Formats: sequence, structure tokens, C-alpha cells
Amino acid sequence: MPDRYTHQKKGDAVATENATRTRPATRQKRTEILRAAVDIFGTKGSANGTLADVAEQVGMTHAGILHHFGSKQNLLLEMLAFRDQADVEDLVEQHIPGGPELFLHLVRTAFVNAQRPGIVQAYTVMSAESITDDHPAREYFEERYSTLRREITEAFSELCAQEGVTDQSTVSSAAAAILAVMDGLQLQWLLHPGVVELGETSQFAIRAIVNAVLKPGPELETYAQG
Amino acid sequence: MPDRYTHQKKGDAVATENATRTRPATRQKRTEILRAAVDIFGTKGSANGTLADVAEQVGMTHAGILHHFGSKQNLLLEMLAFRDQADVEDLVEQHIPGGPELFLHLVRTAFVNAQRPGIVQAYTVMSAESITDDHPAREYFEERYSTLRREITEAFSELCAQEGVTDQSTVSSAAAAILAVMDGLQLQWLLHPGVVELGETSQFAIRAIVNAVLKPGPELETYAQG
DNA sequence: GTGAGATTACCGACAAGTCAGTAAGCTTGG
DNA sequence: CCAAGCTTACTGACTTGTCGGTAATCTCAC
Repeated sequence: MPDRYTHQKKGDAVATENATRTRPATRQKRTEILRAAVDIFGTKGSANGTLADVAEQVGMTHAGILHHFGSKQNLLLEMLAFRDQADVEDLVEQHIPGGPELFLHLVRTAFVNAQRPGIVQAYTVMSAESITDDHPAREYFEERYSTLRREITEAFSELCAQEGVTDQSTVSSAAAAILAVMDGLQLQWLLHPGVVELGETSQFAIRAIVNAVLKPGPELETYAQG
Repeated sequence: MPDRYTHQKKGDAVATENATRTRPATRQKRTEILRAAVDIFGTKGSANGTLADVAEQVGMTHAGILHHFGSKQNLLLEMLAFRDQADVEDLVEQHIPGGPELFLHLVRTAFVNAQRPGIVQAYTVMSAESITDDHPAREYFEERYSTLRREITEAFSELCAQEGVTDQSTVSSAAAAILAVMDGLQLQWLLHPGVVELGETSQFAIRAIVNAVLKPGPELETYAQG
């Protein structure tokens, strides 16, 4: 597999929307395919979902999908990039906020996600699958988590400065923990949609972690009966 | 759920070690296969890992595996049950503690898990895969999370009573959140073993959540600059 | 304790189906 | 007319599960 992430012959950047090459209807069709891919691979997983499944949903044969995306692996990667793009489009300003605002943004994201189980499911399944051997999305998720942890860590730094807290020993743990609750709650919410409330619970947990950074409470051992 | 998980023809209880039917060497072989299954399906996922992969690791053909477990689905289910059993065996008293001790037990579990990435990976991949359509382990994980949330909720009740806290409105959120961080941190730890510290970070997060139940800090909006 | 008959453990071969990817050709917008 | 979009037809690689057969092991009458 030579150029792993795209099947386009020329080495042009993926992001550059090459208008000369593609008809407008084609761009639309590609988007339709990507949406179907989110649905299929979210519902059946990336290994069990097939190109034929995706093709059927857009009224095509699987060879048609391959015409557009070259390979299944490439379709999966473009699907993840597509989700990111769709995420940012939701934001009024096309940029994720920094500083203390970030925590509110994360909570809002959790509430938004509660309205779109399909995408959440695709993301949850793919992220866990990515830890398997030679998974196409491994690098994608490694970068994603690194980036998000860094952004959250920076937000904590700003917050600590603002609140006059000097001990920043817990911020890296807290950053990882915030991402972790959000992911873990998504899984439980997908398993028990009526029982676990994604938005509210995420809000509670993020608040708990943020407050613990600013003012750590007693140690757990305190509560064990001695 | 007794005999549903085995392909044995007679409806005898699984737990009763039927010495007459199985040779001691066979029991050993079965365990060996289950261990190999944890390795293979943890490394490659349940859909991508094959019976032949498992068979090769124990020096057999895939037909031999099917002789012992009847079907791939059954092998997967027995593998999960096997992990649970191995978990409990680690405990000195064969029972998960209740009350405030439970939180310390969960932290200890996180530290123990940091020593066995293979099993953690299998569990992480399978739990996420379980939300896909008609996954064999779906029911297993639904029950698992329900049970664990209930146990943690009960532990919170005891803790609240002990500490004189009457407002228990957050305990169900907290129970889900604790499981969520543990799961989510496992994923990040598997992606970045050197960066994320499973034990320490879990400890921090669980402490943060427990303390938030007993004494909720300020709301997140407090920190946003006005 | 031993030999006959049953049961278990496993293999080799194969059946049946699935899936990604390829090649060649039809169709149609521009 | 010609390239992009798509199909039909096909291949080769896998995979689960089945089936007979074989060798090892167990049971038990004698």
C-alpha cells in the first residue's frame, strides 16, 4: 500500500478542494457516501461493516464506492476527517475555545452528542478498534488524543493562573481524565440510552475533575473505616 | 445465565466440574485456548482475529478449537467469563468489597491492570465492539455495567451515610462516571503507554468524583471570565 | 489386569459463503 | 468526443463450520 491515506494519483494535499477535477454532483455524492459510512461502520464496526453495505445505502455497487475512495481503509480515514470537519462547522466561530471556556465547550459537546448516537457510536467503536494491530485509524487517534490532552492542559494552566492556584501537578492527569470520562460515558450511554444521561453526567464529572485540580479534597483512604 | 454459554449437549450445570466427562488434560487445554483467545482477540479484535489464529497459538487446527468450544461466538463468551473468574481469583477473599472500601479496591484494580495490557486490551476492544449490531457480547456488557453501577451506587450510599451527607442526587452520575474514567483511561493508556499513567490517573479521578459527591464545588460557569 | 467397546481429542479436507479489489466496458454531462 | 461516474463480471484470499476418520484414553465385564 503506497500512499496510504489517499488514492489520488497526484500528490496534492487532501484538504485542497480540487474543483477542476470534480463535478459538484460528485462532491455531493462523496458526502452522501461518507454519511452512509458513519452509519454503517458505526452500526456494525469497521471490520464487520462492508463496502457493499455502504454502497447499498447510497444506491450503488461496492465498486462505485471504490471508484470514489480507492480502498476501504481510505474511506475509513476520510470518514473520521469528515466527522471532525462537521464538528467544527457546528461552532459559530470556527475554532475551539481555549482557557476556562474550553470546559464549558466540552460540556456543551456532550449535550450535542446526546442528539447524534450514530456518530458517537462510530467514533466509540473506531477508537477502541484503533488499538488493534495495524489498524488504519491508529495514528489518527494517537494524534487526536495527544492534541486534545494538550489543549485541555493549557486550559487548566490558564484557569490555575486565574484562580491563583500554583500547584499544577494534577493537570495532566485531569486532562486525560476528562477525555476518559467523556469517552467512557458515551459507551455506557450507547449500551443503556435510557439509564445513563450523557450530557448531565459529563457535566457532573468534568466539574468534579476541574474542582479537584483547583482544590483537592481528602484522600480516599480517609473514608475507609479504621 | 448457565448453560447458554456452552455447547455441551446435556443440560448439566457448567459449574459442576464433571470429572467423568472431561479428562484433566482437557481442562488444561481449554484454559490454554482461552488464554490464547484473550491474546488474539485482544490484539486483533473479535472480528479480525480468527479461530485459526487462536489455534496456531496453542498448536492445533481451528477444527480442534471448535471441538472444544462449538463456535467462535461461544469461545468469545467463555473468554469473557474466564477473565471475570481470573479477576476474582486475584482477590484474597473471593468477593468484591462493598462500602467505602470499594473505591480503594477500584483504584487497586487500576494499578493491577497496568501490569496486564493484554487483558485490558481485549476487554477494551470487546466492550466497544459490543455496541455494534447483534454482537455476541452485547448482553454480557449490558449486565456487567448495570451490576457495577449498582454496586458503586450502593457504596456511595454507605459513604454518604457515614459522612452525614444527605443529598444523594449525584450518586448515580458519579457511579457511571467512575466506570467511565476507568474505561476511558485504559484506552488512552493503551494508545500512549508511556504518557498516560493508568493507576495514578485513575486514583486522581476517582478521588475527584468521590469528593464531588460529598461536597460539590463551584459550578463551571463560575470560572468563565465575565 | 486385560481386552472389547465406547468416548474423547483432534486432524485433513472441504463446503459454502463473504469481501476487497481489479478490469473492462457502458453512459452521460459538458 | 472524452473523461468522469458507475456497473457488471470476476478473482483470489479468507473464514466459519461440517464431516469422516484416526489415534489415544477411559470404562468395565470378566
